Amino acid sequence: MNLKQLSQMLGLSQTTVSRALNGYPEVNRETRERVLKAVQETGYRPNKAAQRLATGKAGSIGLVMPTAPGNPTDLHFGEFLTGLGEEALRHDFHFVVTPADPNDEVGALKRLAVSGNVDALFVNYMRGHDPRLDMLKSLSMPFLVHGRSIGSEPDYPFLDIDNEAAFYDATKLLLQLGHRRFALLNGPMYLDFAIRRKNGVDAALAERGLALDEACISHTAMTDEQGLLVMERILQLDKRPTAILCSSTVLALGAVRAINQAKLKLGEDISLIAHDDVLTLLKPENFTVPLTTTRSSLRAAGVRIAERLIAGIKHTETFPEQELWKTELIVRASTGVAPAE
Amino acid sequence: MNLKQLSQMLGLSQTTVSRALNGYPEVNRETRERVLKAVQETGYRPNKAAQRLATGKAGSIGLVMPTAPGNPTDLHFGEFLTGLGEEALRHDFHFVVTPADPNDEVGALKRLAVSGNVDALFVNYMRGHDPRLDMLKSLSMPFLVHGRSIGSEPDYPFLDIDNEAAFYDATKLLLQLGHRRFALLNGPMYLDFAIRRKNGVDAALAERGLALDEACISHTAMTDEQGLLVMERILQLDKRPTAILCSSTVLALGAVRAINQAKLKLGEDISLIAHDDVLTLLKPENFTVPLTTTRSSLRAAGVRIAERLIAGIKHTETFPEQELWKTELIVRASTGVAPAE
DNA sequence: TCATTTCCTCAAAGCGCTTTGGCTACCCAC
DNA sequence: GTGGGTAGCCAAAGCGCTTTGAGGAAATGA
Repeated sequence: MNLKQLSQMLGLSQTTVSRALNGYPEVNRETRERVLKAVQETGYRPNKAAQRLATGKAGSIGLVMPTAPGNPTDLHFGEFLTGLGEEALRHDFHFVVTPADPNDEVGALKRLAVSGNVDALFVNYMRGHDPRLDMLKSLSMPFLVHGRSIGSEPDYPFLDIDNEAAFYDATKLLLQLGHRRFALLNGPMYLDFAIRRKNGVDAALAERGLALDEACISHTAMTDEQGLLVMERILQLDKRPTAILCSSTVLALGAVRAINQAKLKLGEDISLIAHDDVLTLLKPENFTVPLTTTRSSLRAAGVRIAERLIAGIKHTETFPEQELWKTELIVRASTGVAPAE
Repeated sequence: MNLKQLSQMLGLSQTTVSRALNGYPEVNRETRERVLKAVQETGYRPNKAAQRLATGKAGSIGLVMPTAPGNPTDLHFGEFLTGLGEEALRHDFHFVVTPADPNDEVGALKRLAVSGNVDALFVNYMRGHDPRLDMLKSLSMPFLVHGRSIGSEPDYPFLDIDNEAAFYDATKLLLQLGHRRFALLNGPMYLDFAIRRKNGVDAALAERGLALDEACISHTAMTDEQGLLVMERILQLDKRPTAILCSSTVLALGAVRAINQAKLKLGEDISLIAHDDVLTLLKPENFTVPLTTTRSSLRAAGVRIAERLIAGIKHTETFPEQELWKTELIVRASTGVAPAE
């Protein structure tokens, strides 16, 4: 069933039917109702591809899903997607998800953009000096960045959390508790958030004339395996750190396991603060020793980003171009006074 | 840059350029190379919507993502999507993801199907007597079901794991270890896999003249919170069970926490077997007491499903229509001989 | 030399929709 | 009674691609 058939059935022109459907004013109330009724009965749905071709609008948001055989599934991605979906549902939008090799993000994004399949683009997993930014800016298609790209002019629309402040504050707290030897279990070094978090730690330590020992910094994938491995290594150091900062509760999961296995008491022998993306599965309060965290909901970010992107497509944008969300510092039992030497 | 412009640039007709691009034989080698070179230089990409309209093919797989505000993110969904993506990448396919209220899965699926945006459909979270099946069959579009629908004629293409056998075997093992009182932490009652798993348990118990106590069966969302809650309740029963079956390692995560809090020893006071979807985050071997599991990789299922769907679209299908994967029963430390009364 | 085949190319139709630019009644005011 | 407005409808163009049906040129055969 297509427009032509429907309009013939009704004895109307395609124009009128189309207008009736799309809420244009110049169609008689009676006629409109007749059309709507026929749509109900026949189950007619406009062909999206044709609509897209005619209007240039597709009602869809494009995003790239990094994936490669063997790569671990990223819990954070799913959580974010849930938020995105929640908002998209309200506006009858959908996503076009292009899987891409992590080494070909630029290419995948470009393909998506010129495919004519999407109205707006969304990018995340931002890197320092991210090459995708230039491409996006040249594209004349709304886009939104989750995160930022250190080293690039911040002249693009983004939503980010204040990673630097989060980790600055967390470090500060630990310093006040008397800790002097720190370790940082961070995400991959090339990612923007990892860089900023490290900067935050460095800044707080520098104020006290301290610095992170190279052996106490790790940049790994955000999996609990890596957390375990790194933590095991760190615990064997001569002067082992008493304060641990983790870029994710997922990393913390492994780190805590290592700490338990070493028969150390979390919050007493060793303190730990993790960043909490409010993952459904992994609540810091559910750890055996509840975790002190810096918190910002990834899912809420997804909702907000969908909201802004859709507004951008519909040209009803009234949102600020750039948002920097503060994180909350939530103190639980995993942080305590530094043990006596 | 579109076909028209490109062909004008080259002094060729649109037809010839189109044919050159799509590998038709009736175009001169030289001409083809000239076209390809121009494409390289100009960065021309065919408009997908137009292509879709003209050919009826979109190079995309449609799927519905259940989502509602407040609903927990489903870890299993992300893991599966990773597998799907991994395979789709190899064939230059993408997904169209429609978020949908869990109560409107039929409607969402229908919208997706008639939208003209997708070439094939995929459905999961199958229910008993699933209403989507009739719709799919009437659609003349390739589709594939992950799971099955008990109560419906099994005359549709599916990929499922043998849930009944998995839980039958697991129960059997526990029986052999001397356990007589069982509990089952299951997924939502209306879902097919949950029904079958319960059937498996029932069957094995029935062979020994045993049955599940109503108080020892739970049907909940597959979150660790629910696992904790249910397990806490079960542990307070008068004659508490000594053998626990869990429909997911996510549920097990909570259940184990409850067991620990009750100061019971897993594998001694109480035995537990969980189904392991091979979630990246949650490895049964990483539990403090490694978990005995029935195992089947959700991600592998994703890969396989993408493979079959894409073959279906390209009409190169040589795969069986219906696949039932056996699960592995992997014995670790969470199962032990039943404690003496 | 002319007819036939082969190779390459083209013009135009069509996919299903939106939108532009009329066109026809009909009503109102002067 | 005539001119201008407006409400309601329509025909046709166009979005960018693929594909059908033809046709011209070169090569082959009789």
